[in-house]
Amino acid sequence: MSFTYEYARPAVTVDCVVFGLDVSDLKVLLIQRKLTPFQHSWALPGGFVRIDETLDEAARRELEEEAGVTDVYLEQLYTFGGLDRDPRERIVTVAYYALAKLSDHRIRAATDAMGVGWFGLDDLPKLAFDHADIVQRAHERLRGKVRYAPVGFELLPQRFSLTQLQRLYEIILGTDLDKRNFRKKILAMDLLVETDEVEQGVRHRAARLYRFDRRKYDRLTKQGFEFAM
Amino acid sequence: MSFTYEYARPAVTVDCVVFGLDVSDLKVLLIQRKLTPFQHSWALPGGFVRIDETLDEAARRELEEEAGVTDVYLEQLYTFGGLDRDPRERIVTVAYYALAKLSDHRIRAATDAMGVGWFGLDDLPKLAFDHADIVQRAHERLRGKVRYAPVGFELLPQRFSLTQLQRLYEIILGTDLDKRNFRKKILAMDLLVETDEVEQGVRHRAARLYRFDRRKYDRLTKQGFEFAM
DNA sequence: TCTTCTAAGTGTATAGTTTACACGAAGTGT
DNA sequence: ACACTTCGTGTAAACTATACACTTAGAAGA
Repeated sequence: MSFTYEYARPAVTVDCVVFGLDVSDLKVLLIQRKLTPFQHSWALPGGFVRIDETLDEAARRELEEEAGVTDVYLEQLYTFGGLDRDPRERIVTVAYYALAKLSDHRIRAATDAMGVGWFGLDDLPKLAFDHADIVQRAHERLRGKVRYAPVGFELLPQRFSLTQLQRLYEIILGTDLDKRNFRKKILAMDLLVETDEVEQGVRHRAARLYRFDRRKYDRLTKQGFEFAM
Repeated sequence: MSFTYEYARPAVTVDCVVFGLDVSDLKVLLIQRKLTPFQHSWALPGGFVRIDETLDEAARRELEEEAGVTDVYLEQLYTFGGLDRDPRERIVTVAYYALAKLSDHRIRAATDAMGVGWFGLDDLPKLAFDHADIVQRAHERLRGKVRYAPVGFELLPQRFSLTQLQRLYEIILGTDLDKRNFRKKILAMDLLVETDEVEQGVRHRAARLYRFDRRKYDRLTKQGFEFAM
C-alpha cells in the first residue's frame, strides 16, 4: 500500500519516558537502538504512529513491543516538532510519560531494540535525537504533577509503608520531609487505608503497610477535595 | 512537489483556542469555515503544519492568516489523535491555546475563513470536528494555569486596575473573591508596580493602574518564589 | 456649588494550616 | 540479654487565610 501527497508532510511518532522508582533513585527505561540513525545509541522507546491506531494506543504498543512494558500509568506529555529532530526526515513526536512499578516488570529487549535498561536520572547515557530534552521535560512534569495529583502511588507496589511513600516524595521533589508532618498530612487526607500486613524481610521493626484507595479519592474529588502535597 | 510513502501516515495540523477577556466573560475566537468539510460551521483557527516550520510557527502563522491575530501568549495544550476526527482522512492535531488582549485586536476574516467572531464560553455555536473537546480542555488548562502562573496578565491591557485583575480571576476561576484579601495577597507578592495613571472614562472615582513586572517575577522565580492565587 | 452616585481604598481579629522538634517501643540479629 | 535500626507518635509557635464594613475620592447632573 502506498500513498501520494501533494505536499511533503511531517511524519508522526510517539516516544515514551518510563519512570521507575528504585530504593534511592528515579530511573528511566531506555532501549538501545538496533537500527540507524543513532544505531547502538540509547533512546526512548517509541515509533511511528499507524494510520489505524490512536496516539495512546501507539504509545502502549511501542512500550510492549520494544520493552515488554504493559499496564502502566500513561499520560501525554508534550509534542516536539523541531525541524531537525531526525536527520532523515521531518518528524513530529508526541511524547508520553509512564509510571511503572519497577518490581513488576520483567523488562526485555524486543523487536527494534538491542537492549533495554533502567538508568538513574542523573546518570543517563548520551541519548539519540532530542530525547534528553524529552526526558527533562517529563521529569519537570512529574515533579509538578506529583504535588497536586495522587500519581506517586503508580510507582509503588500495591501495598507500601508510609516511609516508602515519604521517600518517593523526597526523591521526586528533591527535598527532605519531616516524618511526623508527612504522616499527619497524608493520613489526614483519608485516602490511605491501613492493611493488616507489615513489611517483610527487614532487619528491624517492620512497618505497617497501606494501600491507596482510588474510589475514595474519586468520591472526594467530586466533592471538591483537592490533593496537595 | 509530491511525496510517496510506503504506509499511510496521519497528517498533522495545529488548532488554536484564543481566549479574550470581556467585561464579564471569557470569550473564544472562532472562524467560520469557507471550505468543506463542515463548510460554514464555526471552528478553531488552524491548519496543516508545513514541512519547513515548527509547530509553534504553524500555530502563529494560522492565527495570523485566518484571523489577523498576532503577538499573543501561546502555549501548547494537548495533541488530539482520535481516529475519526476528520471525515476525510486521519489527522492528528496539536492544539494550542492563546491569551489575547481583546482590545488590541482588529480581528478580521482572511484566507480560508468566511468570518471571525468572539463567542462567550457558555454560548458557543456547534463546532466543527472535535473542536468543542479542544475548547473544553483549553478552558480547564487555563483555570489550572492561572492559579500557579502569572498568565492572567496576558488577557489584560498593559495597565490595569486591581479590580480588573480581581474580575479576571473571578471570571476564570468561577468564584467570588474578597476585595481586601485579594489586594493584600497580590500586592504582597510584589510583582505589580503602581503607575501614576488612573482609569479613564468611568463615572465614578477612577482606580489607580498597575502593571505586571515580568523581570521582577523572573528574578524572584529564580530565587524559589512560587506564584499562587 | 451642592447633592447624589458609584466604586476605590483600607485594617483587624479569628480560624486554620504549616512548621519545627525528640524519644520510647517494637522487632531483628547476635 | 544486649545492640541495633526503624517505627510511630504530640505539641507549641509561626505563619497564612479568612471574614467582615465603612469612609472617601471623584464624576455627573441638578
